[in-house]
Amino acid sequence: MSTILDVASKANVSVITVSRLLNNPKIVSKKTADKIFHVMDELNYQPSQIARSLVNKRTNTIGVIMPDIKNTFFNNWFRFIEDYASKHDFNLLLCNTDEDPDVEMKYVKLLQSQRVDAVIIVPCSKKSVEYLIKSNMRFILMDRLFKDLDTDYVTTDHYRGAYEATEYLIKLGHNRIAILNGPGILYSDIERTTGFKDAMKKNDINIDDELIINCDFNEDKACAGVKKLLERKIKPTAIFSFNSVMTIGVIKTIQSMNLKIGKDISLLSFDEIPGYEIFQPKITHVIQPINILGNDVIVSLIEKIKDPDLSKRLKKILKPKLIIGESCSKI
Amino acid sequence: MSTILDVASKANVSVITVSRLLNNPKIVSKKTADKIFHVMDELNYQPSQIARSLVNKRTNTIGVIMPDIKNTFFNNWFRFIEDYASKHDFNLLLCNTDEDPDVEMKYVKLLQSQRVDAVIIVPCSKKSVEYLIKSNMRFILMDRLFKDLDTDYVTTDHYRGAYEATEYLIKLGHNRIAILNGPGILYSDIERTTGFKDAMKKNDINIDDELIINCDFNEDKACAGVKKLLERKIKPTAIFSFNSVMTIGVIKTIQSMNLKIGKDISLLSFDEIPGYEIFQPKITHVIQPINILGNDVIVSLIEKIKDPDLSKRLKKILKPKLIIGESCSKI
DNA sequence: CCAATTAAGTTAAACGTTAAACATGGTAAT
DNA sequence: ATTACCATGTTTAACGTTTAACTTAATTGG
Repeated sequence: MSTILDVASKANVSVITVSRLLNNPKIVSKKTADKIFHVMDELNYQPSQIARSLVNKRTNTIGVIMPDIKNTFFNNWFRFIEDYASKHDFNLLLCNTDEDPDVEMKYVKLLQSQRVDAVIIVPCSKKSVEYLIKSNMRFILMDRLFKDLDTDYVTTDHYRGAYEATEYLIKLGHNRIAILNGPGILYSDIERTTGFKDAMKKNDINIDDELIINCDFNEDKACAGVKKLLERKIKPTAIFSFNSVMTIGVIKTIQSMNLKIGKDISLLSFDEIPGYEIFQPKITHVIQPINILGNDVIVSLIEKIKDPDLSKRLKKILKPKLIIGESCSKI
Repeated sequence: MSTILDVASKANVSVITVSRLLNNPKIVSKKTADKIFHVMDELNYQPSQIARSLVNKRTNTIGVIMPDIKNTFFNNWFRFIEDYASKHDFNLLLCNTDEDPDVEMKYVKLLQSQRVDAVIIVPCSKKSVEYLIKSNMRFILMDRLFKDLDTDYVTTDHYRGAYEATEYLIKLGHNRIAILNGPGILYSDIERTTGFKDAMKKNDINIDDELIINCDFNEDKACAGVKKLLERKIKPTAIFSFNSVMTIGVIKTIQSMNLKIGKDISLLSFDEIPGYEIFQPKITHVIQPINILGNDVIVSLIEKIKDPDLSKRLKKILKPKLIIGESCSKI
């Protein structure tokens, strides 16, 4: 692989001229520039970002840590980030944790080792965020935050999303509403559960703890949970699933029991399911502003990388929206 | 950010001892090792991969260039790669081209600049592959190959997949089969089209060129294409869509015209659609061995990175499989 | 034609790590 | 006590680039 030295000698100029051309093109004459570019082309020369990074203390790389890129929500979101990053010549290192705190910690350290300019993280554990803080890395939380940690974040108002969705169900006449939630350690999960409960209380509906089922955001557990629910003597009239992965499980189970969504049982989901557009009936769901979630994160981060003196915190909570389909019916 | 020097001085050892501990732990005594590890922990020290890379000429990073991570096929495939790479302490740089040759070329050069140890590419253009060759980078093609270029590749037998799918339709009695294919420049696309045509010829069925519609693997174009098809006086009895993105378009269009898949018209797809498991009727489709496609690529690549003398080419064509659902009916 | 400006070159050091060649001091085996 | 070995240290250089502080040469304007 050729170096700046090869280019310089082949073009009969000094190394510094080549370096100047790369970093401050204005100060080298057009004639010399052309000559050097020509040689670069001949040699397929690309400056070593490695060597540059060592000097500049900038890698032009951003690490992205998330639960799972297979999740529709995350891959959509990722593309917004990538498109902007790419325009600004940043590379993205993608890391999937599958919600495993150990994997997450390992990735954080790997990214630190790679000296990424910043980390975008959808954390599953507080420990890794604390590590990011104490090792002085630039980072931003997405989707999930920790109220007692002062960090940048961009997230959705999960409380409000769940609250409004629940009110919608209540207005349709439902009062035996089951929810499938997570283990209750993640911000988004807790907020949604609280939003649900508050909406119930506000409308003077008794909360039946047996209708609150922790499925760990896992499809199989959702299947099992729903099966149990639907085998009860007194069934819920509506199910509110807290993410699309569990919703898939819910739908499978309902189908396997030969029930009709929106008729025998109402279904509401947080996030859009894969194949949403073609699935019938259309599933009513709470949608997060994915493009804004992506854009705000990457724009503010690149801004801060380019101007490290900027120290204002970005703390943004975006409004979700209820998309009404055909999966919830009047009681 | 602390350096190996900070660690050494705080632990009262020399730099070289720390370096040895990191690279060849056996040769440093347990007592010293413990002391050094303790200091590393205190300082949140992680060795600079940048500096290491400069010396070792290894970045432990692999670039992955693909059309779009939002595509179910690709995000599934990517996860197989990542899981293995992560186990071997490799990072992945993810690049999406949206099938744009210029973007692809830009990414190839960016990855070269980053001095990635290897590139995994689902190419949309021959130019970028030629660049990879002439700039002497280690790489492997996935899914699409170029017959006149001697490269490593792992792909599916697209010809056979399309051939068998077509035969299946023919055996059901179809002879007016429409296909939605790509622009005819990609290996996979060409192979599939040829497979389709050969199966038709073999069964003495006339190929109607008006039933071969180039939709560029694009959903909107597929919608338009199918609409036209279904408005013909003599409709096709079956549609064979060459990827899942177009299949979504097909389904949307059929639904919007109030026709029933598997009844009014048969549908067969290459690759699984998003939400496959819950969609009814189950779409009959050709499935590629995603796990093997992922595994073979990353295993062989990491092997070659670790032993650069290995020069055997990997050229692998895997068997696809027809998954029979309920979307194709007897005529 | 001189001064001013511009373009290019020189030299040395720095970034954080590894590597090679060799030296030292201590401990264990003979 | 001698030999051998082991753990550690010293020194120097290298990886490919940027940067700073100068110098020199060439070109331009008045």
